[in-house]
Amino acid sequence: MATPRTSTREHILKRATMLFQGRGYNGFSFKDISVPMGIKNAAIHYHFSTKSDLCSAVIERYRDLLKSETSNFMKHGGSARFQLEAYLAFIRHEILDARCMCPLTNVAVAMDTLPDEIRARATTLARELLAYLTRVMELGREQGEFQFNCAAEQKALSVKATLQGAGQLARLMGPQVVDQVIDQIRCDLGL
Amino acid sequence: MATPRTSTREHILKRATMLFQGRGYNGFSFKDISVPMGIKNAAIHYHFSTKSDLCSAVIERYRDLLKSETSNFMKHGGSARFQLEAYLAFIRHEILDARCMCPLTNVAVAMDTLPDEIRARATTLARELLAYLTRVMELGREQGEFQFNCAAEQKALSVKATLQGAGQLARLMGPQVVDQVIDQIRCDLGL
DNA sequence: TCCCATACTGACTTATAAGTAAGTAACTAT
DNA sequence: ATAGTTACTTACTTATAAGTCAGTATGGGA
Repeated sequence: MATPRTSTREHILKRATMLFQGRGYNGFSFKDISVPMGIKNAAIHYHFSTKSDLCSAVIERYRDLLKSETSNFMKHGGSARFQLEAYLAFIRHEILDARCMCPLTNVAVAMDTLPDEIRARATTLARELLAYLTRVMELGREQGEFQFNCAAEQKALSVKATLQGAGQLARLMGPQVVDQVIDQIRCDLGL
Repeated sequence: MATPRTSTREHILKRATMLFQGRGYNGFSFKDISVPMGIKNAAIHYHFSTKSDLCSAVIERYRDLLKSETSNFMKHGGSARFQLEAYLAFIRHEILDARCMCPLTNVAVAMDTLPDEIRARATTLARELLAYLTRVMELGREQGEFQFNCAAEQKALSVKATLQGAGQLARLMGPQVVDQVIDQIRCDLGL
């Protein structure tokens, strides 16, 4: 054994991501990671000292992913419409292909049962994500692409809330819900 | 002991409702009900044979509550606007005062870890709730109160999704989110 | 007054959870 | 060659979960 694979840590993170975003913090155990990987629970503890640490890493990863993608879009001068569509496509893929929810959803529903660190990291992610979407909304309105007559922050909040709800309703009522709701978001922006 | 109180069952259901809607199926245990009530876990099992039964009862109650309220509104000939406001007020109260989510949210996030019965009951609730909101949207458009140019079903889906997301974002970003999002829903209906 | 159903308690079982500590195989640098 | 670091395994502990079952106190009806 111990053919030292630097990828074990990455594999653990990948599985933890699927489980955390797919079932929530209280909906999976270390076994759900270790058994399919053919390793022992203690191996997970070697890489991540606690479950809180592991899930914090999952949230940080999601944050990094979004950060790099969104800064890419902004650097390359994507229009607001383009940036919105990129985010919508990302969420659509998460829901339909990965069968995952945004970590914010899973943190929010189990809020009162979670370690402080997780709550703190999720709050940071929420602020950043909303700040980004707010900028996209502002930009879109300035450019004359989007139409809405309230604060950009409020519109961003509403879009984000709608997408989170879409993931949940899709699980109960079928995948077609996602495209219907996304279409409605466009529609409500005058697209 | 055994001062036979027919209300024990109701007390259990009330606490289970708070816990299930507040933390999700995997976020509470029988202890969270029995200890504050000063009873034993076995007392819960006397009234509800399994956790699945207990949570099914919680969902059924929620369904009954909505059913009676909505049929009241329709009987008393409430306008679509009035019916929408009643539902918005109900959700607002659940989020801000009871700190609860719609059962659909909690079922959806933990979907893969739940007993079939719970999933089935939640699916039924989802269909009924969406059917009701769809009728309200249709009525509102016919009466000239609401403005939107897509299928009423799609609009209802979008409203419901948005409200579910609002409850989650409120936990992460503060209670003011709820009124902002609700306001945006009105706005997107031309109100 | 005895009986029986109701509404529990007490004591238990079985399963599973997160986490820990000591030991070990393999690679790495000296 | 060997000492140290990395990446684990084995075996364990402690806590908590849902669920079971035999027993018991209480009140109502024949």
